[in-house]
Amino acid sequence: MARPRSGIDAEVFAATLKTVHELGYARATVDRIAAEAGIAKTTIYRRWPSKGALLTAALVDAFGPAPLTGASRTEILATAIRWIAAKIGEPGIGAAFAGVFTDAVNDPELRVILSAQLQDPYRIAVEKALGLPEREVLFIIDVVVGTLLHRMGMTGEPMADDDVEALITLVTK
Amino acid sequence: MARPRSGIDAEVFAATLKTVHELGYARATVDRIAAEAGIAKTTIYRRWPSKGALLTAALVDAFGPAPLTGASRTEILATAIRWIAAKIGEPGIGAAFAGVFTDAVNDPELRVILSAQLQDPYRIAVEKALGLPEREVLFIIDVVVGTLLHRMGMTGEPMADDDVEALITLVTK
Amino acid sequence: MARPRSGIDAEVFAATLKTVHELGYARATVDRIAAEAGIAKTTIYRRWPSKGALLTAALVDAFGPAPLTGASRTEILATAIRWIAAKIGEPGIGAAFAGVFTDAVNDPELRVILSAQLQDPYRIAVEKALGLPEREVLFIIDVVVGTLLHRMGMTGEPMADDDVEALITLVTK
Amino acid sequence: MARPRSGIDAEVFAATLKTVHELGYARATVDRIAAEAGIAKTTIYRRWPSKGALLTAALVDAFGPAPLTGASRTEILATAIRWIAAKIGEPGIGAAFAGVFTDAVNDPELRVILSAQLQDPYRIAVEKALGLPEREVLFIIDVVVGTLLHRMGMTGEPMADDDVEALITLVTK
DNA sequence: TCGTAAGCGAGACGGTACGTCTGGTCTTTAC
DNA sequence: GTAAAGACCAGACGTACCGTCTCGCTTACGA
Repeated sequence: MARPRSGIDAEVFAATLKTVHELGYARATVDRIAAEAGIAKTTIYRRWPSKGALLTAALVDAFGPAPLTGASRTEILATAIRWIAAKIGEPGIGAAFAGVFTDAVNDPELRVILSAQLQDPYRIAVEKALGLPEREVLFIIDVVVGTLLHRMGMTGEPMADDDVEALITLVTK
Repeated sequence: MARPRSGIDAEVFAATLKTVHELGYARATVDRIAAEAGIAKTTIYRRWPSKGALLTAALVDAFGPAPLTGASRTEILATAIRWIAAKIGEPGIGAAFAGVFTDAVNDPELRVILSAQLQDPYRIAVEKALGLPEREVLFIIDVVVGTLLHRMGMTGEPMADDDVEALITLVTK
Repeated sequence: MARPRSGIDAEVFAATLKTVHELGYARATVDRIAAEAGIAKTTIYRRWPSKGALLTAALVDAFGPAPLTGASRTEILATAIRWIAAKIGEPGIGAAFAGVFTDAVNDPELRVILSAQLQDPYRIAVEKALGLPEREVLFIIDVVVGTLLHRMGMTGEPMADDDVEALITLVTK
Repeated sequence: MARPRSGIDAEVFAATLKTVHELGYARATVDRIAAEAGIAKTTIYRRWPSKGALLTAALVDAFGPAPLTGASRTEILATAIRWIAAKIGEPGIGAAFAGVFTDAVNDPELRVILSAQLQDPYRIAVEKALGLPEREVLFIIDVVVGTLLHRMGMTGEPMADDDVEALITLVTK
């Protein structure tokens, strides 16, 4: 009966990351993202409940499924870490990730969204792939993602490959 | 000749962390902090150029000098990590730290302040205490602080002692 | 298509004059006016570029069209002068007028607004009604309005009827 | 043996009018006037109770005694009006006068100062010189000063000579 | 084919915080 | 004792952003 939603999501995600990349997270206002996507702000708020939720959705879309392949736990972890490090280095993604994450620190609602939509799927997949308990996987995620985000936050640049390898060594050792 | 600055800094820092602890970072407005400290907002802005700079100064004051003592590198690192983890767990400090870090991600000026006033002193001290090059120390800081903040951000709670010990093992191993 | 502006203007004007009347021009802050009108401060700034512009608009609204009727120039002028004198005596209007005028003295932008929106319409109407050149009408306005405002400013009270009649005699003689 | 007050007053008055002339009344803050005079702001507030009082004193000093000479009432008035019009046209004086006057509208205390120190001396002198009752002289002052200030306020420029002569004709007729 | 429910664009609106500015007071040091 | 220097208080200003709301238009789907 009703008009179905048009397939705008992909364009909005692209506009979101592009805007964050060009202007930074703080200057990437919802108005500007809407303008960049060529849609109305109301359309964004009809689909996502908050700016943080939009960013989270854009990140989920951008990350896609994690490559959890390899002959051993070490190989699987190394591949996954290189993948997440590379993703965070892509234009806009790192800044968006760091921005959402830091917003979530002070926004319990956003924390729930971020945890459920971005972290949990990967956590569960990693648990299955590695056969490790939740607590250990959460710790690994804290170390890997925390380290990458801290580097991103303090320098404004993604972590260099050498340091990513050091991180892999640290975690898989 | 002129009226010297009164010793307000300590009270402002206390009011800052107390307000962040009670209201959270987002609700800790400069007006409220000033009210809590019993001073005028203009006095704050005369001393610190922005809210982020105030928070950074409050954190620098709250952390104080790092305990870099021990018989070996491993001991020194373990002590330091337990210390920073405990500090981040203190009321207000963790939330303030995460908040400032968040803001810094999108505010280059604040990033400079945060880097120069909070990170660099400890980085230099650690370099001397451990006899390690800057790059390695920066990596260790990314891992330790990043992990602790990521846990704080995703759960809202500081890291439990067990996991702190795991982090120490990871880094010193 | 967009949400139409609600008919708030009249309420804001009323709130403006009421606030000026009760608190005086200096204490009539934009926040208080907004609160009195039951709207947000941002709504005021979206519609009027400054506090002075709001006051000007409120005055334009309060004055309304000038009564320029009468059998002769003398009659027309006398009617108009009694009208403007009575208006300036109304609660809030005199203080608001004097306040805006004050601000305009030092604010070229406001002077343009005040001149174009408040003075010019009446000047033009008077020119037509009396068949006098612009320069003479401007002089008459200076004398009439200047005298009334000066009395208001020096005494805090509007000019008494006797003196208004003397002013009429002076100008029409 | 108190340190005698140096001849600072004259320098402050000069700095006041100069600052008002260069920056306009609104931008002529007390801080700037003090800086221009090369003295401390406290010194100003020790001598005059408010910014308005300072401006008033500067105006009293700048005006000096009124020339109330002439063979007839008409001549005396014409001379006085030309004098006050010329004074108001001097750089800084007109803007300062208009500024103080308009501030006084909303500041009863300033109104008392302005009335007692600036208006009353001239009013009394004119009463004696012309042999007119207070009420009539007050009316004449309202008309003359009000007209000149209104012109100054609406245009930012002092009244042209032609219009001053018209004002003289109006009042002496 | 036509009504209707929902999608959508445009933008007004409320709320809240920021950082700035100014008038006026207070305090310390120097002459 | 007076002045310089400037810290300090109080409070208004104007701006930016988020998320909500309202309207009118448009698009599909179902009767």
